[in-house]
Amino acid sequence: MTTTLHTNPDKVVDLVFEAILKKRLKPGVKLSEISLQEEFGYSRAVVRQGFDKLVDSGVLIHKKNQSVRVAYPTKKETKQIYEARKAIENGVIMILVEKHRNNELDLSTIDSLVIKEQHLHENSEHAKLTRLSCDFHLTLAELCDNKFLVDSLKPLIPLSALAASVYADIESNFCSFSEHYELIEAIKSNDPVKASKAINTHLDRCVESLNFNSKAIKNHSYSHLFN
Amino acid sequence: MTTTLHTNPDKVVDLVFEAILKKRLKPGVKLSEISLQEEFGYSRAVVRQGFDKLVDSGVLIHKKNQSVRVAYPTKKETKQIYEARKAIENGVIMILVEKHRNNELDLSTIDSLVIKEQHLHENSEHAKLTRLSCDFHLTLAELCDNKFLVDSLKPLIPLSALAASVYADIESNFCSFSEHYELIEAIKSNDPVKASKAINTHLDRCVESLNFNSKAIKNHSYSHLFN
DNA sequence: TTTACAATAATTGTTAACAAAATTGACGTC
DNA sequence: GACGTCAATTTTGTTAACAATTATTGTAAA
Repeated sequence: MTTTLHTNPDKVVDLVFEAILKKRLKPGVKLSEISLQEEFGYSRAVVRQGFDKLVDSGVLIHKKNQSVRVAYPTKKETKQIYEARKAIENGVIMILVEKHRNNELDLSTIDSLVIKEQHLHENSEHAKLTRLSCDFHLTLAELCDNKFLVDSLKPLIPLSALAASVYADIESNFCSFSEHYELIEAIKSNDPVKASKAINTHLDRCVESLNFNSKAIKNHSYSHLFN
Repeated sequence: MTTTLHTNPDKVVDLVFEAILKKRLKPGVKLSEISLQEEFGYSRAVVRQGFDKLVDSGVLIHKKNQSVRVAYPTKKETKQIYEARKAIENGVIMILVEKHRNNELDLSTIDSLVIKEQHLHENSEHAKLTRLSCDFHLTLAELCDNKFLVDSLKPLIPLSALAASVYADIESNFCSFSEHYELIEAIKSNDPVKASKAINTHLDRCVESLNFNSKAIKNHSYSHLFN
């Protein structure tokens, strides 16, 4: 294997996204440019570019002359995040129902994804389950074949995960797989009203399951947090 | 007035956005880092950061080792842009109806905006009208008090303007002010179904008014295009 | 006149160095 | 022992220089 130099800021973005979804990066944690430079092959400029993108999407917070920090969503922001998700994902579901009605939709990938979720649920592998449920929502958006919609939703997923890190008491059935199943069934029934209700109640329940009497988060180190 | 140094990449973003909305920057036009550096007080690094953001949002296109270009939306992309807008703006309208029903919504700014549109329409000042109609849609989003929704919609507005530059035969009533008026009335009637239909038909008509038997765009110079 | 190729110029990509600010830790005082 | 001050260190902000690539211009041959 060649020692490929990393020159793509998007790789930094993906790395941070993945670390957040896997709960290795917690809200409030500091990330210095140099640390990523040293741990991986990235130059400082590339790390900066990646951080800039993450700051733009709200996943990282940047105050002048200070290290960036992983966002720590407030109660208000958490509700805004899910409000925005409801708007976007409602649109996603409407498009998918329309596509399914016209026989233009291949649901095989999402079907197998839900089956995987069920397996993880039965074996109570909660960590992997939360990771996969994020994929579920993003995969639905990708099925629309609309990069603008996907780009709109993308940053909201890690933000949701961060909100869960702060406010979820228990990781289990925070984002219920059975509701995912019902959502797919609604799409298959070609019923836009039913499908719209399914996504709305699902996202509402995600917020309702949160406990906003927050607790502090302690872990502020970040070596070996990735990968 | 002090000769303030410009160190904020967001100013570059705003500058390009504004130039596109005012139709001074046309699709396909090249933008070199040095030109903006020299015409304004920006350092090259700051220009680069601004360009990176614009590339992320799809407003600029960047091929390696080449100058960035203003996006030239294809027919497919144009439809995607409006599809995404329908999703997001439907959410916006639903939130506003709910807010209005609870007497939590101040529509005075948007009311006066529509009145301004009517004046420009009567005086047939088409250029200023298209500029203002963009503000209309963004202002609605801002009334939701949800930065994530606003950030999702923001890049889609200049992209819509670029699509209009490419495919609109006549600038006039491309984004009809009377439909804006009807939309506000729908919100005031506290009727979500009516409001949803209003925004959907409005955005659908924007696309329908376009002519996808495209023509070439010639102007590729950009001195004095801004401001 | 047109085409192909070579030389030049202009622009972007990348790295490094320095300046400015914030964080950390030690020291002394209360 | 707790608190605050000051110096040392670390980290970020900014600029500049160089390398690599592309675009342009000019020349010559078909």
